Parts: sequence; structure tokens; C-alpha cells
Amino acid sequence: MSEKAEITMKDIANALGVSVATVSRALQDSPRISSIQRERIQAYAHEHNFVPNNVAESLRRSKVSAQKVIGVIVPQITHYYFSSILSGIEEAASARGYSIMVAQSDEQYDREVKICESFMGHKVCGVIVSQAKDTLRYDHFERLMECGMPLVFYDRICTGLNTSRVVVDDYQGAFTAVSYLIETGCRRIAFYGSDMHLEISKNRFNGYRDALRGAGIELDPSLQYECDNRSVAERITPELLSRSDRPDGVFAVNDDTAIGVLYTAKRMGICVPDELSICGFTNGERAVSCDPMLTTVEQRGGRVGEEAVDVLLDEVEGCIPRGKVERRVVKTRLVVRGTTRVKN
Amino acid sequence: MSEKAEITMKDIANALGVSVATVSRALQDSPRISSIQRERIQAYAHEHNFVPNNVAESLRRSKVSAQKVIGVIVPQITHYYFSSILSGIEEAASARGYSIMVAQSDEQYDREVKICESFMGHKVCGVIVSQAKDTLRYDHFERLMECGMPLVFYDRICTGLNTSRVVVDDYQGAFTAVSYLIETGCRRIAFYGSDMHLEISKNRFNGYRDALRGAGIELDPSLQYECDNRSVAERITPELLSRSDRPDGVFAVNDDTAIGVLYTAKRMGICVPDELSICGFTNGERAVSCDPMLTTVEQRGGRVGEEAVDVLLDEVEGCIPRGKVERRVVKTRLVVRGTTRVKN
DNA sequence: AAGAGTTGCGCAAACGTTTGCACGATGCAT
DNA sequence: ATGCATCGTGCAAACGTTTGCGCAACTCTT
Repeated sequence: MSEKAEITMKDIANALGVSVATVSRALQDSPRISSIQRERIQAYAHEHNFVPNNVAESLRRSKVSAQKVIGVIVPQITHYYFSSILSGIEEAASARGYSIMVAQSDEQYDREVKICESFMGHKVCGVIVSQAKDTLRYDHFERLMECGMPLVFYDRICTGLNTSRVVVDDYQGAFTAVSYLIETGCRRIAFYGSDMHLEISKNRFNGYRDALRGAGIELDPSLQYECDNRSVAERITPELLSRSDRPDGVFAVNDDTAIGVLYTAKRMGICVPDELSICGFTNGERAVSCDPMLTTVEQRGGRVGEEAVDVLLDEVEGCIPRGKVERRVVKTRLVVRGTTRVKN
Repeated sequence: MSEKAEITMKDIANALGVSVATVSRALQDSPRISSIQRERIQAYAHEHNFVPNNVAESLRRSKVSAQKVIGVIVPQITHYYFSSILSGIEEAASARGYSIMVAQSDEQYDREVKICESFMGHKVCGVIVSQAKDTLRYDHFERLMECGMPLVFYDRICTGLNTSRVVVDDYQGAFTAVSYLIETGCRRIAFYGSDMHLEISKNRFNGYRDALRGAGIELDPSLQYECDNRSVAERITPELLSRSDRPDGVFAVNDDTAIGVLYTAKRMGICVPDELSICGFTNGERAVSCDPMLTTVEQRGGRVGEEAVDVLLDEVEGCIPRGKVERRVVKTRLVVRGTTRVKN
């Protein structure tokens, strides 16, 4: 039943006794057509809710311009930061008349390669990507670039490639946060960061370091941990907090970790923030779900996504000379809540 | 620079002195080709990393089968439950060789209509959708169905349409949760739910009601609130908790609301769970971020997404007679944590 | 050795658009 | 009247595939 075959330009042309070319032109408001025909055709098309076949259009145009579809690679959709970026991408893309194809790499290099191939095959007009933790080679990205596919990295950029990118101001965010901890009385501040080969980790560490230096506080390597999630944080923190020279503040690379520290401290009877200030990075849902609520650096994923689309489409639509790399930095913002002391 | 034009079957054909037809057949392992040619062609293709043009393929096949792309409509990507469903969809789809196009309705009917049109134009093979809160008419969905487009609803199903759907066992989840509250000593249990015109809200209420009845506890309408988010919960809960006949348990329609109740209670000096048990619904990240951690009904978004893809593709690939509606229910699971008392 | 079947390949049409070009019909200036 | 733009329309090619059909060159079977 149903299967009421969808209507094509040919159907319209036959019904109205004109050629397909005329229908095509009428529907794109070409000047090379009489207004009388234009209206007649548009009316008929609308009435029979005709919707142009994008596939055919893309094929036809393929020599000059690609499909209005953006390929998006995200490591893990469920992570709040990524889903907020994805949301920003979707919004910006649809505002400019583009659709998005989404695939998750699940942090695996092989999947990333497969996804790139799929995107090539689907003739997306460009790709927005945050690379998998697993990814050390980038031949697949190079292959995309060789084919002239615009590429924009976000969050986890590919350091080996000279491409457009949009990141968050990790250094400034960390610097501001740690400076705030210092202003509110912290003197011994621990650092919980990811693997130092990731750019974001390095940058946040540098912000931390420089804030301390700026205040004349000496760096203590024994306060620096490689830890970027809650379970590890809950495992290693008890040792740290039972030291005689225990810290009076913690800056963590993300909210998850910060929450791990927070609850470990509470469990040990250490009062947050009076005895220990804690600051995270992300400002996701959980930052307001913990008790006390988390002071954290807002990472503004939505904005990151929007900027990425902007950069990409400027390149796609030729506003920007092809090959020029654009680097955008979105500003972070410190959100002060209950896990830090107040200025006196 | 770059722009190294991508390679097509024609290029391969020319290079190897065969026809495009032969190349096509060789690449799809057609039996109508000699193994010698097949290998020669496949080798050449692989070496020049040829990737078939999906757009052209789809166009060619359009009479018999559509593109291997699934359209997905989600109200809000950033909501944890939806992002977990989306993740499940992506995973299941890619496992079966399909890609997904994602768009968010942002809870608006108009956007939903636009998205449906876009999906039609892009010739997706089917659509998976959870409708916007705003959506009261469903002509746009009907139009899709008229064109023979398989349609699967998840979470917020369209009650006016007889289509395939996959939902969570809201009734059972609520029943189990409320029964548990009763077992652990609650006698006066409040209900915080969404607008009763939503199916999920009705079903969860029924589970709540029947659990009470089963225990011989009379329903008290003054304990039922229309409230499905934290800010409203924080506004209305103080009144409820200062009543002389205040409840000793709360069942909330989602974790956000439950957390609102939790913190309101704490602020009022009411001890959770000793004086007040609280149970949510979702089991997202925040459920383990609050203190005490939230007892809640796990909604298993990932599984919902997978099932939706399964149902859709069975229809697309013709395993299931077109037009047969399939209704799947994924089981929920009560996750007991710190906001409920323990059995004695 | 002749017919029948099989194998391996190419031709060409088709999918639904867009667009350069041509062509007839106007309008306008000579 | 003639020439020359201008306007509105149609023809047909092209985009990169897939696939029904035809055909030549084989391999058997008798």
C-alpha cells in the first residue's frame, strides 16, 4: 500500500506541459524564466509537496560543489562536553542550511579510518573532528586533505597536521582558576591532569604553573598527578590528603575528577571548601549536582561547535582561500560555586 | 595545490583498459567476472584508495533501494538520556553498515517539519524519531509514511499514529521503584511527574498508583505534582516538606527533579534517606554525582537506540513485511544507592 | 564437426538533477 | 522592411554508478 511514489521534476514537467529544464529553473528562481511560469510551477510543486532529490542534485553538481552535508567525528557522544559541542554544530549547520552526518570513533584509530572513508564516499562537503585518544598516525586525515576535503579539528587537535582548529582557551582558563584559588587563600595547590602528550593537558598545566609563579609560589612536583577521571581520583586521593603537608587546594582537569576528589575529601572528614578548595573544568550537568556545587571553568562546548562550523563553511563556501588555516580560541569563564572559599 | 581529484571507476577502467561495467562488477565480487580481472582491478583500486561514490550509487539504485543513511531526530542532544540513545543508534547503525544523519528539533514543531523535509530530500532509508513536546499535529510524519518511508518512534511516541516504536518499560520501572520504597518503610510517597498527556508520564504514574494499591496504601492526590525539572522542584518542594503530614518518600519522573528534591530537603535540614527517601528515573551521570548518590531507575538509553535501529533496518531490508508495526519494550532496572533506606 | 551451453566482457540506458547552448519569438531602433 | 538585442524555453550532456542484454570466444557433448 502507501508507496505513493514521490514526485519528481519530470512529473511536474509532464503535468504542466513544460520541459524539466524549465521546472528546474522555475524552482530556483532563475531570472531566465517568465514570472507566470514560475508561479504556476512553484504552486504545483508546493501543492504536491515536491521536495528536490538532493542525491541527484549533489551528483550533478559534484564537479563544482559537494553535498550540503558535514561529516562530524566525535570520540564519545555520551560525554557531556562532546554532546554539547555536537549540539552547537548541529544548530550552526542547520542555520546555514547544512545537515550533519555523525559518527563516533569510540576512541579507536581503526574506526576513525573507517569513518573517514565513509565520509569520502558520501561526498560530505567537509569534516569536523576531534581525534581519538588512540590515534597516533594521521594518514587518514592526510588522505582527506589530499582530496581537497576541508578539515576542522576541535578539542583534541592533531598536532602533526597544519589544519584549521577551534579549541578552548585552556591556558587562560587554568590560569584564571588557579589564580582565583590563590586569591582565596590557597597556597599548596595540587594538579590533576591527563597524559601530558595531549595538548589540552599541557596547556592547562602551563596555566596552573604560571599562576603559581605569578604569585611567587614554588612548584611542587609531588602535588602533580596524572589522573583524569573519578575512579582513579578516588583511588589516589586518600594518600594525598593524609600527608602531613597536604594541599589546601586542587585544580582538576575536568569535573569528573574534581568530583572524585570532593567526595574522597568528604569521606575523610575534610571540610570543602574550608580545609580544601576544589576547582574543575567543563561545567557540565554534574557540576551543579554535587554538594557543595562545583567551582569550575566553563568550557562552552556549544560555542566551540558553532565556531567549528563557521570555520568549515567559510572554507567550503570559498569565503576563505582554500588551504588557509584558521585557528580560533573560545574563551573560557570561571564559574564560582561552593567548592572554593570566598575572597575576604 | 592538493585537489588531487578523487579517483572514479572510469579512471580505473581507463588505466586498466577495461570497461566501467567490468570495474563495477569486479568491485562487488560479481560471479560474472574472471578471478584474474577481479584481482587486478581490486588491487589497483585499493592501491589508489578508491572509494565508491555513494551519491551516484544511491541515485542509480533509487528505484530499488535507498541510501544507507538513517535520519535521526532528537529533541535535545545535550540531554543525557537522548545522547545515550543517540550513541546506541550510531553504534548499531554503523555495525550494520549504515550512517546516520542527526538533527535536533529543539522541541519545536516547525523544526521537526523542516527536518522531515530535509530527510526526504536526502533520501534517507528511514527515520528514527522522538517527537518534540511542541508537536500536536503529525501531518509531517504522515507525509513520510505516505512516501513509504519506514518510521520508528522512541521515547516520546506519537500516539496518533500506528507506527513501530521502542520505549522503556515505564510502568514496570515505576512499579518496581515505588514497591521498593514501600518495602523499605515508606508509607506516604509523593509523585513528581510531567504533563499527563505524555505517555511516559501516564505510564509511570500508573506504576506508582498500582504499587501503592498493591500494598494497600491509599492514593493521596495532594501528593501528586506536575513537575519535571529541578528548578520547579526547588520552588514547590519546600511547601510540601513543611506540611505536618509531609511525605516520607518521593518518586520523581527523572533524576534532575529528584536532585532538586534532594537538595531542597537537605537545605531544610531533613535527613535523606532517614526522614525522606528519594528515587529518580534515568540514571545519568548526575545520579552518581550527588550526595548521597541517587537511587534511580536505569533507563538504558543505549539499548533503546539499538533496538530502534534493529526495528528500522528489519523493515528497510525487508526482513519484516512493510507496514507491520513492531513494538519493543526495553526493561528498566532499579539501581539502589544512597537516597533510599535499606531493607531491614 | 556441429550444435548447445558457459564464460567473460562491453554497450548503453537509467537514476533526477543542472546548465551551456541553440532557437524561435518578440521588441526596438534604424 | 531589415538588422539586432532580449527574452523564454527546450535539447541534450553530464555527474558516477548499476545492470539487462548482447555477443564473441571458449568448452563440452554428441
